[in-house]
Amino acid sequence: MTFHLEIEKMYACTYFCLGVNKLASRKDVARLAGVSEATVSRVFNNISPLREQTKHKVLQAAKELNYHPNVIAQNFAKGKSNNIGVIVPYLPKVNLMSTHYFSELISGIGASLAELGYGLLLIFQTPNESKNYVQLFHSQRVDGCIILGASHNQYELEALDKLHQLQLPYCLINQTFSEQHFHFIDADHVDGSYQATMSLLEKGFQQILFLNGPLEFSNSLDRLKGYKKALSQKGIPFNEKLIFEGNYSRKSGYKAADQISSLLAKSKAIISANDRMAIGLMQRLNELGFNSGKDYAIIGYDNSEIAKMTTPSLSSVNVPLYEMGQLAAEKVLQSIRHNINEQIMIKLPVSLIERESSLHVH
Amino acid sequence: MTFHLEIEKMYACTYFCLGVNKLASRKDVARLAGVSEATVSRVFNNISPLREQTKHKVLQAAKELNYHPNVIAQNFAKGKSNNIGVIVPYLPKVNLMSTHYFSELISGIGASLAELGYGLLLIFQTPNESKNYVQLFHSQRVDGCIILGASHNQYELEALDKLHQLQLPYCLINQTFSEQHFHFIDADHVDGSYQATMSLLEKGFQQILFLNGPLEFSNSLDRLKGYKKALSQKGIPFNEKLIFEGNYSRKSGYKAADQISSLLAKSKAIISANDRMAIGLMQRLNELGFNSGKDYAIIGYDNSEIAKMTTPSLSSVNVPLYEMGQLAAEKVLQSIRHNINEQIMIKLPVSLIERESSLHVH
DNA sequence: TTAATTTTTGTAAACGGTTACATTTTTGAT
DNA sequence: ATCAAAAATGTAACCGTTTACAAAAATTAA
Repeated sequence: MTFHLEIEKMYACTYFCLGVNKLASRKDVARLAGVSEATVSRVFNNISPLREQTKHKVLQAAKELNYHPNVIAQNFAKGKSNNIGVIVPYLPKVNLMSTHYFSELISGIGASLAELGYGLLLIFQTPNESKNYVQLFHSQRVDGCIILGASHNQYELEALDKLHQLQLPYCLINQTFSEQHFHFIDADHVDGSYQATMSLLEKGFQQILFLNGPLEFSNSLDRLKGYKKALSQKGIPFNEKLIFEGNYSRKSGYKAADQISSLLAKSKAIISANDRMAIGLMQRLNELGFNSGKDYAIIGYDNSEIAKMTTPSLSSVNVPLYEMGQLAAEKVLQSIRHNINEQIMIKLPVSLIERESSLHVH
Repeated sequence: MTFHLEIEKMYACTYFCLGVNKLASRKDVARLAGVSEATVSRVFNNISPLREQTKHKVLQAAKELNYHPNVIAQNFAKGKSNNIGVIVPYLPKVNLMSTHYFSELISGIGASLAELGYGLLLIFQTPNESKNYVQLFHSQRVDGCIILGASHNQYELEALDKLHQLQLPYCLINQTFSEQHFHFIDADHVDGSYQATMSLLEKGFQQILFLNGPLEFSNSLDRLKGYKKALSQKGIPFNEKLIFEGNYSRKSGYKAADQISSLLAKSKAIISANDRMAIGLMQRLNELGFNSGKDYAIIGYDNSEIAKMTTPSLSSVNVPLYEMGQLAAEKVLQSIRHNINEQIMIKLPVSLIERESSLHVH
């Protein structure tokens, strides 16, 4: 008994001394524990029939050798990478990623993945370049993927179409290709801008200026739809001249201000398709002598951190980005684990958060 | 010849028809191309001596079978995961550090990794929990790692120490453990707050209020050091009573305002250890009747996006986060690829960006 | 005690590449 | 034409798991 223990220790020591750079493998554990390699495997995978004694022996040996199963080998044997790819658009030095938007989404995705032991492989993709999502799967780099910030162009469409044809587990976030049938999680942006518009209309504003984003994003189209819906519901005719387009950057809002300011005499309410443009707009309007929350009402979109930080604070439409990320991950994992392929097509509700910028005007 | 081609096509077709779910392996390509498996490997790895003709045959076959090397198998054979782990602190629903901060760093890291074909595995870590970075390596999940937002506690120290002892390739960003010798990339925060303080002193302000972050972050200590350095250089005695502490959140800045406002009669200049606290502070002070950029000067830190978005715009110390991320990744990859282990210990320069909040006061 | 079960453990074949070494083919010099 | 050297290709061991199947051990029932 004592002797046996001594041998074990000697073995462990020898091993440690000789193989400084080499990690202990399952084989070593098996030898030290005096069982077969399969048994070690069983212990670590908790596969049913196992004598308590054997289990203990193995775990003891594993501990002594500081053994950790080699994840690569495991994945290889199982033919799964155990990773989910998250594709984010990337342009060097232009920070698409830096918005509130991506951080929230990725946190949500990360939370769901971690729960089920999946890794999150962050993949930066240069926009407007030929894409090949399928290859990610073929090379088994990922078992599924989540695509953020897809835009509506030919390359994207083709790449997505292949992905879909082959029934690979994927999900888009925040981009709907209306004519297609891709899997997506989105927020109800029609309703978001409907709520914003309605809230202003009900405060008595008759003409509402709308600074939208580029129409290549389905989001922008949705927001326009909501805006129109509210108008028509109140019996107010749609006026093309009240619509402006930026590119979701602060600067584009700043630039739009000059045009917009000339209409502020008549229209004292503005909706912006995101917070950053709203802020640029407010800054320039301020320079031109118009004070938000006083001379005009304004509502942003996204409810990003900055909305609370402006003076006056900015009313905004809250989008449940974190939850969208979570949900996307859950859905993708579901279709991987249960090997099903049902259509993912979800729109989460949004809500208007009113702050000073739209509350006390007139 | 023609016959041979036909057979190839039949084979490809048969393969395709029978093995819908099965991907082509190297073996299949070898068979179709009529060469050995090793040769296929050579073609794909571009290993030197190869007849052009053979190469072509193989590539042709690969194309026909839509073959892509299995990355997991490759990694397994090489004993490398080909991934770098990026560890970010994570608390559900609480945004620990500004998103700006992480996005910039991660973009920088991603750019460097992508260049050398490494994957970025994003790993969320609950703070104040026992950590085991070494296991990431033992299980071969990553070949190296970069740790963001480490804090100065027992668990962290122990985990980092093991990592360092075993000479595993890692790098900390933005946290220096002065008494240790860990690998790190940081920005020169002593100089950053020195610059900020100096700029205010030279404008004639005598008493400068300082809203710092928690001292468990080396950053905060550094900033205090820079502040003191500037004072002593100007022969002004350090006054404990001018120092306040927040936790880097907007709210903590907001809260600090009440205390700070009572000193604003005498001291008309404030330095905040980050932009968010500066903004909270400005908001509350504004409510109390003090206007930044007019009644008092204020300088933030980080030069985040928001600094440009406030009114008046916020002076701030710019930190080259993107470059820090890039550099950290480069250094870690270097030590992996060349199997060296030299000390990483770099501080990048920062610079004060002056805006309205500190320019035209008195 | 023995046979039939059931439980536990061992054996060995995949998984899809890499790579050292052996072998064959080509090339060039004589 | 012959042979040596160089270039191209083939052979087979190995990486560390999983897992179907076989075998052994323990348990139960007769």
